[in-house]
Amino acid sequence: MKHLPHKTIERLSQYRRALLLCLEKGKTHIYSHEIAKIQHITAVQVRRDLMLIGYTGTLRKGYNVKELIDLIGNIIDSEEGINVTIIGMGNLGRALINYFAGKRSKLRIVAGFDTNPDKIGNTMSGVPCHSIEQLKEVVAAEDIKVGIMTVPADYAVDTAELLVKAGIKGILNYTPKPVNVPEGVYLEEYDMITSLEKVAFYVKLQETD
Amino acid sequence: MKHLPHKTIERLSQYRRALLLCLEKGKTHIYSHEIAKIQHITAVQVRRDLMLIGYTGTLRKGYNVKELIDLIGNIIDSEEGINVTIIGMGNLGRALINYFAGKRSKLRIVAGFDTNPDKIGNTMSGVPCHSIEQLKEVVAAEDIKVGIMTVPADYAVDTAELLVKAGIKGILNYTPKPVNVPEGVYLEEYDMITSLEKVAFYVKLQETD
DNA sequence: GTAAAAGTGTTAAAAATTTAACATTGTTAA
DNA sequence: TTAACAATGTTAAATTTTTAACACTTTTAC
Repeated sequence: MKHLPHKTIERLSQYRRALLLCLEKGKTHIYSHEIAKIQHITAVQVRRDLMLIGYTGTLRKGYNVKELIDLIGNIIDSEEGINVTIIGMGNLGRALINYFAGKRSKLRIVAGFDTNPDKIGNTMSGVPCHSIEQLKEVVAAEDIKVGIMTVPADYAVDTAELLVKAGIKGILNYTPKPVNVPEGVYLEEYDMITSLEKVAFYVKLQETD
Repeated sequence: MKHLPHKTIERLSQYRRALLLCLEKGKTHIYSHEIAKIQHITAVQVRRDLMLIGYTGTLRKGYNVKELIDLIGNIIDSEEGINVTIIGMGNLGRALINYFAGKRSKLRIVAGFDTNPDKIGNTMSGVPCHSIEQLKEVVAAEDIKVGIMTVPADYAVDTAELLVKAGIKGILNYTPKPVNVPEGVYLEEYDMITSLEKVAFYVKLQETD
């Protein structure tokens, strides 16, 4: 398979999540327009994405939920799984851990880090909290590839640097401060304020129409 | 001004955040390539966005930080400001409140809601926590326009419905479960699992190159 | 048993977004 | 004072992403 569009990757992850819920409900097949409705997109787009990954459904029956879940897994998961760490065990860090607990077998949050001595040494929802001093050792020992940053904004830049030095290959930055990473490290940034401002903007726009 | 591209709106919010930091540092002017570097985009894109909002910098001097901040504010903020509520005062809800505290004068988190009796009646970082039963009354009384959903996934659909019935005009859904809203309500959904899966995917991809 | 309906899969067109190209103009330096 | 430089502003091209169009096939209804 050639490379999939950026947006398709995101949607595949979302399709899988929707499919897992369907599976729980005992649904064995699903139509493109059903997936589309859940995700607020069009059925064409769903079919096109599935075409891109080479999955073919059954005419008039739709797609086999289980098969499709497995196929998406083959594409986006890595076979051995990936170990993840959370830097910053504040509210957001803990929210992520709870959110995640046992959700994806191929993505394991295996360690957390903080600077607060009261937290260090404890375990939160099954995730041990280490001192940030230990970052490099733990990352190496646990073969951690991805780091999620949930530290206060003022520590963002330094934390990113530490992560890179520790050998992390991907960073998900939830602080409101953009950071820089060298070539070879994948960086994804998300800022909650921007999302909220966007919602507020479109609400305002709707009112003034 | 005609309508701005979706993506430009997002970037304007981000530019402003970067500019506010520059202002704090005492910087009065900034070049397009400096903004670009911070946001990991190209200078052309910055200039193009600013062109779209009709801002014109000084040749060889760059853009006036303060002016630009104000102009972006005129565009994305609403004059009177918008009141916001958070539904679900768990870790994520509290993280957002702290994150936000006093950051944007035009976006005010004026109320939180929960079902847990231990939380109801308390104030967290200056935000009072009400019972979800009171949603409609409080939304009306406080003129709340936007709701942020940080409830457990199982309550997502019901919560969205409550918000819509209460007269909310925009929803930011942080639960992993997509919800539906009627015409006239702006919906933005963000799923942290998808972001993490995306990072993991590109890390895997880089390794197998 | 045949026509209509309801799906899928795919190619082509359209729309949105990003990037390139370049004209323009203050500023600096010889 | 004039040439080189370094920035902006804008039009045009390229790329990415979405949507439309439609051929095809199984099922359903009569």
